[in-house]
Formats: sequence, C-alpha cells, structure tokens
Amino acid sequence: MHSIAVLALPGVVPFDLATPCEVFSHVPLPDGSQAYDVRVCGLARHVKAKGYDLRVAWRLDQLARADTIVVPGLSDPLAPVPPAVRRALVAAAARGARVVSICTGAFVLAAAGLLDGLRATTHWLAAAEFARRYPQVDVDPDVLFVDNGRVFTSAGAAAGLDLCLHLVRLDHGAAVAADAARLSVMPLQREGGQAQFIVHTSPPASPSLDPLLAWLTQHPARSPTLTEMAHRAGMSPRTFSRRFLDQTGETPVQWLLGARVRHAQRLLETSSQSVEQVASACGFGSASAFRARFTRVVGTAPARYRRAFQRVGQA
DNA sequence: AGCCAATCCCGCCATG
DNA sequence: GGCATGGCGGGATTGG
Repeated sequence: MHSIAVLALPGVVPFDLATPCEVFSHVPLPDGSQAYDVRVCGLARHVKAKGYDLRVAWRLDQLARADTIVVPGLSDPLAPVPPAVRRALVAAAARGARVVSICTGAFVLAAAGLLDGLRATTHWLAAAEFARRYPQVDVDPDVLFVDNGRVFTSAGAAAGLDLCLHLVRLDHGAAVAADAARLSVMPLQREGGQAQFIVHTSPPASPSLDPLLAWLTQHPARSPTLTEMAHRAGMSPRTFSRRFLDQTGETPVQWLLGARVRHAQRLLETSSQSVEQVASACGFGSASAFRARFTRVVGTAPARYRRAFQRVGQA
C-alpha cells in the first residue's frame, strides 16, 4: 500500500493538516481496499497547532519510509525549519519520495532547497515574501497547484484538496479520483480547471485532450457530436472515447452535460437572463430539455435554484 | 407519459 | 505475448 507521511510541525494549520488526512484516508479501490496508509508525524509527541494542540502517533523517521510526504502550511511560515526536518526532507527527496506542500508549507520545502530552480506556488498573501526569501524559486501565485513530477506545491488551503485529488488521479486513474472527489463533495476539476494548475512533467507523448476541453468550456453553446470532438482532438471516435474516459473519469457526453449545467448554474447565479435564454446560452436545444437535465443533475429546477441562490446571496 | 429517430457507449475483435 | 488502435454491432440514452 502507498504510504503517506503528513508532517505536523509546531504551528501547523489544522485545516491544511486535515485535508490530506481526510482525502487520502478515504480512497476506496475497485476491490474495496483502501489505497493509502496515512500517518501524521511530528518532531515530538505533542504538537502545538493553531487553535489547539495535537498528539501525533508517529515520529520523523516516517519520512524515511513514506512514498509521499505532505507538508501542510504553518501559521508562521517564516519560523525557522529545524535542521533535522530539512535533512529528513532532503534525504527523502533524494531517494525518490514524492514531496508535497499545501499553502505555506512551500516555505518548508524551499528552506530544504527542494524547490530550487523549480516553479512553485503558495498562499497568495505570502507569495511576495516567498519570492523575496527564495529568489531561486519561480513562484506563481495565480494557480491552484504546480506539478513538477516529484515535487508538488499548492496554493491556499482549499487548493490542497485539488492537489490531493490530482495525486489520486495520477496514482489510480480518473475513475478512482472521481469517487474520492464525490466523497469529499468536491469537483474533480474545477470550472475552467486546466488553466488553474500547471503540470511541468514531461509532456504526454500522445495528443492531449486539454485543448479540446478548453475549447469546449469556452464555447458552451456549441453542441458538437462525439465524432466532431474526436476529429478536433485528432483521434478516431473510438480512441477518443476511451482516452476521454481515462483522463476525465466521465464519458464525453456526460462531461459535456456536466459542463453545461455548471455554466448554467453560474448564469442563473450571476445574470438576469430568463431560463429560456440560459438554456440556449448553454447549448440546450429547448428550455424543456434544459429544465429536465438541470433538475436531474442539481436536484432543483432552474428557476427555484435561482431564487434559492439569490436569497442566500442577500443573507 | 410515451414514441421515434439519432446518437452514444462499450464489449468484442482484427490489425499493426 | 503485450499493447494501443479503431471498426462494428446492438443495447442504452438523449432530444424532440
């Protein structure tokens, strides 16, 4: 089983600590077993966290055996990193372990020199200070996370969730990741997702679906057939269907419908267009088809959804 | 609700 | 043999 060590240093942000623990602890594989063994480790048994204290079960030696090491954010990112922690992180990276930071955890990775010459991200409020302290790191505060192959960094707290799900997808495929995302009630890819994270691993040898997905999200009213989409992606329809399922966890038409409904939700929330106008703006041929589809996916009819959302918005 | 035509999806299998 | 591709057929889904 893939082992994950989550590093709880003094001043750890509980939210960032909880994110990898929760996500990786609930990844059921098709055979019913759990995909990951998660262990929280610290320098000492007692760890002072932001807001409350923790008692952790494991020590720093876990970093020597874990396949993946996650470093959550610290409430004081400028706090000096103990030499023992730096050494353990360097050794782990040297033996090929995957190293991941959430939020200001990037400061710890940078202090260990693991981000030198790489692109990285951190919480946007800390990005300027980060750039000042570590000019050898190329920091980009405008993405959810950065994938450097063995080293991963994510922006503010919620982006840690995106990154954890990204790792599940790398390890076990989009279908398992989609299940994990559903357990977290979290979209596997956020709206407009491709531009929000950066992957710096070697480019895929085969043609990618990313340009097509970007084009589809930019033209929500188009209704391309599967054959058209396949042609646009440069593959045969049969191969396109397979690759699409592998990469997104959904079939092409399922994904397209989901994207349309998400777009419709946003229009209902932010515009005053009629339901009929929203329907056609989202590529539905008729308002009745739109209403039926929307209701099935969201659980609420479009007009009711808008009223409910506007009440929440005023509160 | 139900009908129909179009389209999609996915197992199967031949091919390279 | 393993592997990805892509054509085919028919049961499932979708849209009108």
